[in-house]
Amino acid sequence: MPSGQPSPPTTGGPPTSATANAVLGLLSFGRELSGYDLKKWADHSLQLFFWSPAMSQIYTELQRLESLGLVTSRLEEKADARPRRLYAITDDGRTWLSHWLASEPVDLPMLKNAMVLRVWLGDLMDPDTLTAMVREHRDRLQARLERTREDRRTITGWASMAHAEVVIRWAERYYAAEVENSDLLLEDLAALETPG
Amino acid sequence: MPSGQPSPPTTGGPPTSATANAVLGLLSFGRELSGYDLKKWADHSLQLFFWSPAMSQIYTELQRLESLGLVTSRLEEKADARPRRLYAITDDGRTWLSHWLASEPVDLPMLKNAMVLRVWLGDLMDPDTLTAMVREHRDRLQARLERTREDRRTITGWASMAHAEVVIRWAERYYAAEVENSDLLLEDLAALETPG
DNA sequence: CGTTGCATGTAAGGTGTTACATGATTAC
DNA sequence: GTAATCATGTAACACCTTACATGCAACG
Repeated sequence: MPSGQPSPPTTGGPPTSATANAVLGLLSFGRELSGYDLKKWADHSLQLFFWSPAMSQIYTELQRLESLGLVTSRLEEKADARPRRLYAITDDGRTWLSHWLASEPVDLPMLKNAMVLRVWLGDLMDPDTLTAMVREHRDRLQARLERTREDRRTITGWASMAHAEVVIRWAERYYAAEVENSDLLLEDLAALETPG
Repeated sequence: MPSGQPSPPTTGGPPTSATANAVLGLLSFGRELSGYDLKKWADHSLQLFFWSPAMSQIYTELQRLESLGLVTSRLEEKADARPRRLYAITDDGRTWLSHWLASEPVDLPMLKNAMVLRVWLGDLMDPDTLTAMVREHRDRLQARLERTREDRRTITGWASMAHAEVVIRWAERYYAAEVENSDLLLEDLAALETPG
């Protein structure tokens, strides 16, 4: 069989990766942002349901997106501040993103939970150490839940943030469920210790 | 300042990566398994809370683990069947894994949810397309929940699977919560459409 | 003046995927 | 017989992180 299309060529064509589209998505809300801004934003929004790319990757991604014409950049001109490079989405970028969102099949969520991995291998661990780890984990989830609630308060009612608000409500429920599930996990672990 | 330790050297030392330890963990239940077996197993256990590595990575990982002495392999000798290479964990492997589990800090769970990403960028999408995607996603979560329930029935009561059972119970609650959360997400999306 | 935060990048290397190559066995 | 599944691996490449390099601005 002749080779035909070497499948989505990736190189050359617009970005395949969800990360590139996530960065483009951050810019799609319409504001001009620096790489640094983008990272902070990502930590408070994307992080909740995706993950937050490293600074260096954001810069790399931005350069790639610019070379494809999906974003543009300019140097901010302010006399008293040091220069920053600000990025904005282009019409092409918006069109591309819109198309990608509707056409690309939605992957099942990918979850990498190192805590549950430990429980799964619990036979190899000291029960008290394991329990202490799960408790700490639970508390960190709780902290994240509270931070998410605060974030919601800050964005509630913002114009053109309707979908973002729906997502943050989703995230609140998600993390609340995680905390509850951790509590039940702790109960199950305790039950393992007390035979009968 | 002199460089000092170049931080965890990674190269040379035993595996840092959670993946290597997950594969080692699959073998820690004590059975001899082929790369192929491992993949199937991973799809029904690890997949629930971690993710399932590609076949090729499993083979690569096994070779690496063997070169470190954490697993051993032998060719299965059966006259009527084609040969398979079977892997087993070594005492060193068990010791290493045990140590890693207790000493390594537990990362926060990493979640990459392409569906929620789409909702987040919902302003760029046609509402009906978005809703249809969320519904399909919900149904796939439901299907996974049901498969998880079946898997639980098959392992319930198995010897030396106590922790695995705790984890599968966790996974059932997790996916049930995900389905419920998707339903609420659909309601929120519907509310966006009907102003007032 | 020293530390912290802002700000932008490069280099090297590990992690993980897809595509390719190959072939035996089993079920229809 | 032919399609699906079992079975093992290599090669190329995309993806992403860490470490490094650099320097300004603001605060105490």
